[in-house]
Amino acid sequence: MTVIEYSAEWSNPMKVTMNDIAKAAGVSRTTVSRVLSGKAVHQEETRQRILKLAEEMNYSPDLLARAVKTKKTGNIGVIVHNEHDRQGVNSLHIPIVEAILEEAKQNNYGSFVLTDGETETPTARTLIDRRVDGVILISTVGTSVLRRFQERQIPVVLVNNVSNHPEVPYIVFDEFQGVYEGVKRIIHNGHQRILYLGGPLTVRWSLKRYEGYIAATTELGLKPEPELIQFGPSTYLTGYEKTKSLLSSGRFPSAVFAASDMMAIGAMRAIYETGLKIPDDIEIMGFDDIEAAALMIPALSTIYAPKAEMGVKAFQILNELMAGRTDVSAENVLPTKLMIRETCK
Amino acid sequence: MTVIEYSAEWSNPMKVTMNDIAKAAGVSRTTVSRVLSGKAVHQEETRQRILKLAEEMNYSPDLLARAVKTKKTGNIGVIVHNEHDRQGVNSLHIPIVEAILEEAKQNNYGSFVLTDGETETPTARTLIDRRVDGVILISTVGTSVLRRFQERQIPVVLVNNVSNHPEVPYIVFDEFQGVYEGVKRIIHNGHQRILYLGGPLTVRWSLKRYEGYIAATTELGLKPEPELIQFGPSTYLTGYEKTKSLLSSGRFPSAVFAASDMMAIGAMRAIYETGLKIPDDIEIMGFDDIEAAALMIPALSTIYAPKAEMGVKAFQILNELMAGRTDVSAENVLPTKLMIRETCK
DNA sequence: GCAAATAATGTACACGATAACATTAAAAAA
DNA sequence: TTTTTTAATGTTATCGTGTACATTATTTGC
Repeated sequence: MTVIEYSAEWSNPMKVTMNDIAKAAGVSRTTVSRVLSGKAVHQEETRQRILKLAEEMNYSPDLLARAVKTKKTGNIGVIVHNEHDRQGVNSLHIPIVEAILEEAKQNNYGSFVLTDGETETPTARTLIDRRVDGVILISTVGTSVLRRFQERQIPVVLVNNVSNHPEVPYIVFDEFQGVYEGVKRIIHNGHQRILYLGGPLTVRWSLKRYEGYIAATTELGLKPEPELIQFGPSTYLTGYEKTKSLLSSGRFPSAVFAASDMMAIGAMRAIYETGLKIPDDIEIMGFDDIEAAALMIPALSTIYAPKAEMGVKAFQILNELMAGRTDVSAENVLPTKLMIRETCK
Repeated sequence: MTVIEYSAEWSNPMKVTMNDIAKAAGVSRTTVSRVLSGKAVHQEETRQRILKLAEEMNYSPDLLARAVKTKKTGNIGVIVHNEHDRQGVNSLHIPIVEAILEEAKQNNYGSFVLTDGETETPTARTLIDRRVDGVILISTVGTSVLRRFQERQIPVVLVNNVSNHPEVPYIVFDEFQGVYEGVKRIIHNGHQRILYLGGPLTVRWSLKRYEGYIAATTELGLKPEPELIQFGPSTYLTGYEKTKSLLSSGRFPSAVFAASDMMAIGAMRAIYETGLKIPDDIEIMGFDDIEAAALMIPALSTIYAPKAEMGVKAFQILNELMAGRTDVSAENVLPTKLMIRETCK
């Protein structure tokens, strides 16, 4: 009985390559390559021997070397946009990114996650130099980054933003419908003076949500006074300050519709400080359903946005694009859902 | 004046390689390589010509091909542990990961982010096959994953967990001190019946926090009854249920110290439902200072844990390790800070 | 003005894989 | 049996880069 002694030479698993396996198995490296990748059928005996050796020698394929030849790295890039005035990633984006990471992992893709400032292109460079097979852009503004990938023919999927070109698919929430239903619900609850807190109209989702608000109020015959429509960065602070300022004027609204949960929570704080009760004195509704929404006391009613679903879909579409398919659905609008909790009935 | 016409041939920037630049510049590829990497001094004229061409031709270095040769990918792996019973990443981990990503980016490193289930080793394989230069393990349990990297001689830094071996550095919060101070503060506020909500003692941070609680109560001569010490998964639900059950027994505590903010928030909900007032009837303190803590109404007093700092430090130490240094600080304990907000005075 | 030293560039191989093509061995058809 | 087909494996070129070594051009020393 012969014991193959490889311990000495293969003590450092870092160095085990296909050549080592080939030598040990007494075949050519090509055979090893084919067996391991399953690209061709081989004699069962040879196959088993190679597989066993690869296992024993603790072989780890060098995905980089492979990528140099195949032009497929098995990696994607995820760029998530960050407002310059914020610290940390938007709460809305986190579940989206998580879902992308999970879905990518299931499909044996690695993911580079990057945050993007205002007008950074180095971000794109990083990914291009690393030869990602595809890219998901979350909430990015401007088209310069997008172009960088297009000229390199790297597939891109847009998340939470739209594109003009049908060759770059996008996924968005049904912002309009969500707000439309939410506001109608509030009006049906009997409210007339509804404070609307919106994000800057220069961003798409912000605009759409505002349009939903306009549609609902118009349809139900409401003519909101200007002081009841406030815009600002979609932050806690905006929600707090705008609400506080209205309340201190003494001209109370009976409800607040905030275009984002963070603004809604800011509003809750302002109302709390004024000594008014939620929902008895003022009802509140937000949008997004971020993690904190359900934790609030009283729990924040909001428009649920399917964030995980958005992430999953983003990867799936990107995956099809990377596989060379061109018949992907270019426009994807995910339905929202009214989540009535405690801040309104 | 001669206009070099390259548009036709170089129309596809995907294909521009060092060879193309060399040909266009009339030099050898080696020269291009040296100029671009700055590894050797060249004639200024040649240098400028090559640099200019690289720019014009929109050259992008193939980091993969380079890595095959140099054995350095410029990528790191981040594995963040996820409890099997949770959906989504722990709120505590998110700012840590963000900080790592940012710091890595500043140092021109790419980062693969992976979540890790209970006993998954495929996670390690993914990173090893991609030849990461180093790995950061966040809150991982067990040593099997760690060993995988060690036998490959890949530097590892542990976050929110300790190691036995001095060659693998770790970074943790000062759990003991944090709870110790927090609990003492509560006792000094005049409380005797303090409900302690702890995580499972099998995890290090959980144990240390519990020890801090024991130390504080013992020092101040408190002998807490068994019903006032409750353990369970560190979740909202645990906090809610344990508190609810104690409250419904009628034997109210006058304060709650939760070993995590999520449990604290669960407790807040239970107290709210019982109709008691925070902090008038019951004071509450949490630990971690997750994003939601400051958003709560009333705002949750808690022990602030320097999450961003932890992430930054983790990368910095890993970076030294990857640079071959061995004199890194192996044990890093970050100080916490008492954050008194509204749920206790 | 010539030898020696040095600066600038070129040549050839390696890294670890894949794949087109060539070859050998085994099975099927004649 | 001989020929043809097919299955199994080997040879060799290639991907885009880095680098040791060789070579040529330029400067310095005297």
